[in-house]
Amino acid sequence: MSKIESNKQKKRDSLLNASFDFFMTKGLEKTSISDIIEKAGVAKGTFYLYFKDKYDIRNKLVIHKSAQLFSSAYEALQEAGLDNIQDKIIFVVDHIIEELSDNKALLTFLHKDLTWGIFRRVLDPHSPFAEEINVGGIYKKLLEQSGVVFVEPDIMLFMIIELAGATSYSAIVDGIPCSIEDLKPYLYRSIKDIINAHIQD
Amino acid sequence: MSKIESNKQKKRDSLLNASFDFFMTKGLEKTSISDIIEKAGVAKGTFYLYFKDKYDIRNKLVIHKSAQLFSSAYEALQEAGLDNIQDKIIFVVDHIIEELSDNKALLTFLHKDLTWGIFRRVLDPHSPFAEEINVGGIYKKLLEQSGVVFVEPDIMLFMIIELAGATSYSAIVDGIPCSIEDLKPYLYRSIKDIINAHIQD
Amino acid sequence: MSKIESNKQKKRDSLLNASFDFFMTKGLEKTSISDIIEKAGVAKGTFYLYFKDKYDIRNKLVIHKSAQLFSSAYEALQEAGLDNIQDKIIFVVDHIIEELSDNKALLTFLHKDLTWGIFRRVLDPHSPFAEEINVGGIYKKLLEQSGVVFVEPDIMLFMIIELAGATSYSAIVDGIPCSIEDLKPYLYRSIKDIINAHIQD
Amino acid sequence: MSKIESNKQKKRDSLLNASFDFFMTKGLEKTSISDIIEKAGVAKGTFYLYFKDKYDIRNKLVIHKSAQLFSSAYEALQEAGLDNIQDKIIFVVDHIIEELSDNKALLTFLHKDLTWGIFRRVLDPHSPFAEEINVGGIYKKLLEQSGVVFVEPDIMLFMIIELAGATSYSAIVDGIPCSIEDLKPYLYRSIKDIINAHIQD
DNA sequence: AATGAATGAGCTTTCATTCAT
DNA sequence: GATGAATGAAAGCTCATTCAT
Repeated sequence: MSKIESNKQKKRDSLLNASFDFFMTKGLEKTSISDIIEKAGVAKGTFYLYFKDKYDIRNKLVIHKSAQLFSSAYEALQEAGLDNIQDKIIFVVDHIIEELSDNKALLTFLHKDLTWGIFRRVLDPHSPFAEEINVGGIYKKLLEQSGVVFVEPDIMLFMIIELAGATSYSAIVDGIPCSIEDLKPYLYRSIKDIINAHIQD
Repeated sequence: MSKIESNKQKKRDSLLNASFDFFMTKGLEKTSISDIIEKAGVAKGTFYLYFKDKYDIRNKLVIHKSAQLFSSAYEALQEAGLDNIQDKIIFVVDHIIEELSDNKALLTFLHKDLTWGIFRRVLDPHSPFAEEINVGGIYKKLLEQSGVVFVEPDIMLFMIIELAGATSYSAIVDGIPCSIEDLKPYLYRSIKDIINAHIQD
Repeated sequence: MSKIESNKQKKRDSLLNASFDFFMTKGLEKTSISDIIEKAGVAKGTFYLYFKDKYDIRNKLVIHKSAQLFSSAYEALQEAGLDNIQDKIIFVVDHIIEELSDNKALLTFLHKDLTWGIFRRVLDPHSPFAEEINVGGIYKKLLEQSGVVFVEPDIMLFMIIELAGATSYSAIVDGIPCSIEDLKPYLYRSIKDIINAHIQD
Repeated sequence: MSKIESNKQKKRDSLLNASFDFFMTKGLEKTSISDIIEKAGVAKGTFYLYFKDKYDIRNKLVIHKSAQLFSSAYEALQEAGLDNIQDKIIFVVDHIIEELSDNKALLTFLHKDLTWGIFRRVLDPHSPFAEEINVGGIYKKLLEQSGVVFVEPDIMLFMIIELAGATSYSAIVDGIPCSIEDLKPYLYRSIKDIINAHIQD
């Protein structure tokens, strides 16, 4: 990579990191371009050289960060040596919940700004973001390897993500209705029920 | 109520209605005080006589609107003549989902702006908002009447609300992962499973 | 007029005068809102309380200033005691040229920014700007009083204004192709010819 | 011409053409250097290798385009076989008006940006732009060939150009005060009068 | 209690120009 | 000669909030 190219990458990363910090602490709407460029240490105009506006940078961040979470959970799964599909899925969910417990700001950011409209691109194997990690393909492979046939696997994944996402956010961030550790037995029990409800007889 | 008092109430309601319309269509951040007072037909300064800022008015709206939803669902439940607790809860959830399907703007508003921090006040029987409707008390009474003993009924309610809220929002507004009608069987099955998981043996 | 009303008028006039000074010296495009409000001694937001943008204030100025020029020329005409229509028209043209010779900045401003689209409103008796002075009505009355019948009086007025405007601008501002005094005999001769060409036999 | 030289010429022309397109459609002030270099397909810095700023490129365009218009009209005149000087001048004016009627954008561009300060260089036989076409020399020759002696021929040319320019712009672009076709009889009559007023007895 | 004129900080965005490569 | 990344001043405009009336 030439000096210019590496310098460009540095600037872009600088902007992404600065944006991320502010989105997590102040939220999207309360973060201004001025905040971002000041922290990133670049000029105003430079921002617009790399991103259309703050919604553009937000989308790119959401996709990148969520793909990263899955990626890390999947790597851990490989080494966990589980063979039951229910256990595998709960392992992945648990891994992500653990990471988010340690990073509440990231959790808040993703909870507010991760819409299905955007997340779909992470799941879509044909999306340009699939480079980072092919989440959709991995999920599909996981189900196939289980030897079990599933009814409506997309709805199943959707319900697990929504239930886990909504409840764990509230528990981790607000402690409502209880701590995440207290919630987990109930949550995982429900996830198991959801999986079982989608297994074809 | 004196003429002055009723005039004040009229102004207050005017501001609440105008805000609600804008919050639903433009969203909280994109709605300005000017938008609100213009539609409400009052002067700029008058806004600050009744509310601290737009976040104040937002909170009051969220509580009022969500209490209304439960109230309407509960009234219908009285006349439905159901005796099973599972059926009763699913009836209420279904009633609310139906109302929100017909009023997507309200759904969007509540989804974005209804936090547990605020909603807690609707459930709390000692909150000043309990005047409107004592949601927490009604839920408790419902469980008692069922003759069944529940483990952690608060967690149970929480999980039902979060699962139903998150999945139905996505299905109704974006049609993801499917229509709300297609989702219902899976959703209600999961709700039943959640309830059963909380029944004490 | 209440204190508030008179204060508003003062602010509005302040903005108009400041704009006018800048439009004349720097031109429309090179004048910024900041220039204007600074000279006017009001806050940024105040500008937008009175005008939509700088094009709005420009239009209002152009109309006002050109109506003023005609008004002043017409008053002088009343006292000149001329009876010939050719002499009357040339008197008005000459009066305006004299005023503009003494005020080159105004000439430049009107030359650049006085379009027929805008000026039409000064001529139109039904325009809201006709309050200031009914230029169109006066011109019509002048022709009627002359006892002469004119063919296409609108085209005649148009040609006189365009010829006088374009040539006198160049002569006064740039001295091209000669001084305004040297140009006058030729210009007025041509105006007379234009008038005569429009008299019905 | 060497390959390098022709490449340079290509870049220069590219910039001129791109500028012209934008000046005609968006106007000078609303056209940015970025617009120009993007359409021209060269780098930002390259612009400054060929032109000082956009006013520089504008001046060069105005001169080139107006010389072209005269050139084309003069060529047509050669083949028209007219012998009367009035007819010849009106032929040239008419030819230019016809071309501009078919190219309103060019008309707008020249009307706004063709100042006498710039145009003088087209007329001046000693100007470097006289290479393209010696408009001033041709006009002088035309008068000489007519056998008539003119008083102040420069003023005469000036008045014709200003009258024709100002009135035909308004008629063609805005249809004010009438269509260009309806205006022509009055305009050409006035031009004839102007010419006659400059013939020495 | 109600008004709405006034404020000015702060927003997003554009742009001519420079200069290291 | 040519490039285009980077700059940062400056543009137009919005807005929550204040306060004299």
